[in-house]
Amino acid sequence: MSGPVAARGDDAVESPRRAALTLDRILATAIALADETGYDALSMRPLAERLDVVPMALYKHVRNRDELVDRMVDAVLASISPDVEPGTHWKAAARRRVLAARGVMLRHPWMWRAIETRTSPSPVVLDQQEAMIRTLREGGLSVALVHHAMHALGSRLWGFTQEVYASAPPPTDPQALAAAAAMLAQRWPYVLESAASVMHDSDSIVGPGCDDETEFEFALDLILDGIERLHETGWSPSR
Amino acid sequence: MSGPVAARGDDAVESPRRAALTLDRILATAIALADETGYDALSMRPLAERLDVVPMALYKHVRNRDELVDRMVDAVLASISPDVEPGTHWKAAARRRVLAARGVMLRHPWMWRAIETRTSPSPVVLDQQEAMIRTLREGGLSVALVHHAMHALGSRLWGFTQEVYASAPPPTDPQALAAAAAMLAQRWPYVLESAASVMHDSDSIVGPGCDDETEFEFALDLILDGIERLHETGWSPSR
DNA sequence: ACCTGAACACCGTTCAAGT
DNA sequence: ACCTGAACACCGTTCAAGT
Repeated sequence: MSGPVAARGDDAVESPRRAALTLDRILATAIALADETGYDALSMRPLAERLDVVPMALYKHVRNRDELVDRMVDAVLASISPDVEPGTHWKAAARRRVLAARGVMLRHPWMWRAIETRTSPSPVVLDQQEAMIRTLREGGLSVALVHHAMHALGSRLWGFTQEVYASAPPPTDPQALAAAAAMLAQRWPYVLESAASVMHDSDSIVGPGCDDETEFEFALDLILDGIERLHETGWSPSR
Repeated sequence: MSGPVAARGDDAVESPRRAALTLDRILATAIALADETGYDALSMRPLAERLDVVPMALYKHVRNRDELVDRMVDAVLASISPDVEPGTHWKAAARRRVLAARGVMLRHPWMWRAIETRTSPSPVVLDQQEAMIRTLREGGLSVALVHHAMHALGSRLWGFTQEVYASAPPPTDPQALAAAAAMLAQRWPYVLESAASVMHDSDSIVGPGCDDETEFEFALDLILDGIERLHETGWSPSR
């Protein structure tokens, strides 16, 4: 599998023989590094150090940093594999697909930063799009409606959204919370009312700018229901 | 207004007296620089050079680069000012607000990159949120529904969305287009069908990862219509 | 022919030396 | 006291020197 000198010796405390540098190993290490230290901390030199190679060795396997990130994104996107039983209604199937993507994104919070810099669609991206479009088309939706639906889903297809609300969690200290509320009350009473109405548990937050599970599913269902409604009422493009 | 030595001399070919360095002048120049060269090219040294000052002079007015970007974002967001006549229906008013934001974003394509790194909500951000929440609340929507609506709108409140489709425009050369279509046809027939069904003019594109006017408004109306429907049918939180 | 260390052209930011 | 140039610790990437 790896190089000719690999053999065993995996459990040695300090093996003098390091595993052969492959693209797979680079990507796995880079993804782990990004998971641990965040997207901003991902750079060529620390990555090379963790792989126990000289930085330039990476350039044998990727052209540059952008390509590295693209391949990392592809590797993660490829791991999205919802099992949708044949015959499932298109709306349920679409929902399952999106929530499967979201599950993967929750494990890799840097993805929403990395995916946005992508320029052209890779085969992996096209595969995911193809699967969703086919789901909707085989559900009977028109070509035009499916096209709009894909745009309306936007990044939700990949399991994340960009948020309007600040990502900073509310202060846990009751006194600090009261002070913050008092400041809001003067100039932003409606924001305060809205913020106070719901106390989300912040466990399921993907990352800065991304929302929690309840809100994600609410918006997802809102879009899918809207598409279904247009489909059932025989919507067709106005132009 | 500016420094005590400003006076006239503005039309001199090379005035030895440069205008006083103020935060406003830094932000205006930084925004213009980002508009022209893109978000990635915005850095302290070129910005200082354009302002004809030494890089360190910037640090008298902003703590660091993050604060500079935050203030740039604030300056642009503050320029969003939809004129909504009193008595306008909440849905039309919300639509006007979002499309006003979008108009500003089209002039500053780097905004969607800059806004996402923001950590805590500034007064300007709170002002915009307050205005939208008030619009919806005064329209009669419940606190809980408004909260969900704000999350469902997500970054659309700021006039942009993240896209699923590749930003790369289709090849203009007919021969290259045919070749691309042939490649898609084999493995991604539904993607091809969907892509071929609509030929967007790419004039109104905000930036990589952002959609065009038609798709933006379709999704916006889908969300607003969905919210209206929930409101009219007396939706209330299930938990 | 292959690998790699030094070097290049950047970056944000610190800090001490200069006026 | 104020301003600023050099310097520090990075970054991605090039390239020539070494084996």
